[in-house]
Amino acid sequence: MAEDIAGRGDPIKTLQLMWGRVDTPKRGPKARVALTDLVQAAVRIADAEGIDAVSTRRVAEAVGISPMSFYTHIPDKSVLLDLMLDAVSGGDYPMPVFDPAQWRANVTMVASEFRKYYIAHPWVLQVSTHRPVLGPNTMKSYEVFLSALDGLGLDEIEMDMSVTMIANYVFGAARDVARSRMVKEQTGMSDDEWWYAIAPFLETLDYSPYPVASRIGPVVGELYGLGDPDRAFDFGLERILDGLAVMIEGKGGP
Amino acid sequence: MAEDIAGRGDPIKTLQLMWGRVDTPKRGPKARVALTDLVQAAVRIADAEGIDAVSTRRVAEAVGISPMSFYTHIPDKSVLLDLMLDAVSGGDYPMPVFDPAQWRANVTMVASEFRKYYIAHPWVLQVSTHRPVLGPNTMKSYEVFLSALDGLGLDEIEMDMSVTMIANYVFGAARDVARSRMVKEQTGMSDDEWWYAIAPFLETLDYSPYPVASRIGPVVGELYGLGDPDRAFDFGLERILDGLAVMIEGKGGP
DNA sequence: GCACAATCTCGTACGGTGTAAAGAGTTATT
DNA sequence: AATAACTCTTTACACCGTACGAGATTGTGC
Repeated sequence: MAEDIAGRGDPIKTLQLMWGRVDTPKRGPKARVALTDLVQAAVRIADAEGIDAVSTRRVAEAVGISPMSFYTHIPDKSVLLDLMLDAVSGGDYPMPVFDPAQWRANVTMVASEFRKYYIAHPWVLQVSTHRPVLGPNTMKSYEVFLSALDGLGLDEIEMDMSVTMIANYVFGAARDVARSRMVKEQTGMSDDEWWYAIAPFLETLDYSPYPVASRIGPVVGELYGLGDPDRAFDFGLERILDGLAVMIEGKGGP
Repeated sequence: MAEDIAGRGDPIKTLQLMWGRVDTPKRGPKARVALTDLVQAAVRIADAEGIDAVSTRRVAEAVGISPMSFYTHIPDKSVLLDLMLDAVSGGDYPMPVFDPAQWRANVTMVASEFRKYYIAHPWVLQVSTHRPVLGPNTMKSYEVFLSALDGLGLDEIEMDMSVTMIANYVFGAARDVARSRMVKEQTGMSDDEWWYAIAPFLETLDYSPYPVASRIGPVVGELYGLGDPDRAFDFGLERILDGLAVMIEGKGGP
């Protein structure tokens, strides 16, 4: 049940697989399945049943080979995770053309697209990439993010750090959004039911050590009900855009 | 190797354990170990060897009981994870008293404290809490965050959403900071060595689909070397503070 | 055609995991 | 003394990732 760690396998081999740079062998029998079959089967399992359900045996079975034949195609499971991450990275949409004059709308669009992507593949939020996954789709995501901030007078480092900041925020916020959906599916207990179940206990607690929280909590439903993650996402994004605007306007603007 | 999921066990039982609300049984032999012994042993293992090393058997062995005796004290592993999370939540520092006039410094302090906390216990970043961990320490963290934003003219919902935004950003940014440290410890390969190993391959790629990235990447070392996560953290935090300032000043300020 | 090397596939096996089930021992109540 | 409540333990099961080695299949060089 530990965290899946991507980027642990042989880096070069992983990159070769990710970019399709493996020259098909001359001799020996033809492979019965392709690499993408395995990766897509794994993604399907993860989408449907969560990342816990993805085992080398399950994936092998899904494509119709024996458990150990998995290792003919993929060195080990951590490489599979890298491949899965790049396979779905950033979702599937055409490369947009951005007008710098409307950079707020552009960033909002990219951030929302990423939030959608995380919600479509919530297991991505659970796989901790300990190295950057330098695959084609991941690079495309970086490119899209950067493009939304291009032409605003920022230097290279400011652009990169801004992308990092936005991406980090979206990642964190998407966790909140995906959380309630995943738990409901896996436990059959909705957020409301959960809060209702624990409410009697919460009423017995002494909140005097938390004066501010006990003033704020009940209002927003953080203590007696979940807040609205969609609204919180938009709110945080607006603050971040305001912060970027201060910097961009300080540089002369778009 | 899947993600650890906290908050799956019986909610009430988890809360009772977390708040020490289990009335000591009248009959039967005295327990040889206390709940906190188990939790602290688990935290020690996770701090030293990562969350993967935390198994019910390991924890039981660490406190000197047999594997299955673990379940006498804790219903299942997911509850242990909840208890671990609250045990370390937010780090260990006295409750500060904030001057609203210096709210930027206050928020910076809290954010930095949380970053330190994540780096001290990087496994926290890997455990996905599917429900809020409503323990005393987690509540204290929420209280501290809220206090740093108190007295600025924000309403309850704005305060809560601001805390959520900052916390989400810190969480995401701390992942970047903790990443290189963890990988170096676990693989013995530093970031530089890793980039050096894959550089020959990266040079064979066609970057024409990524015009902006290939302009930015080499400068910031995102494509040919890792950026500086500490600097990126400070940069992002400044932007977020700027964004909050816009809202706070729009309300009349502190 | 034939030997050989390369390659895919597979069966077996090992040490690990979480935890269900059932029993043995200990303590306080009746 | 009997019993209920409780802790601790042993055994067992199904799963996991994957090391190892044995066929089976294909192309190459003679």
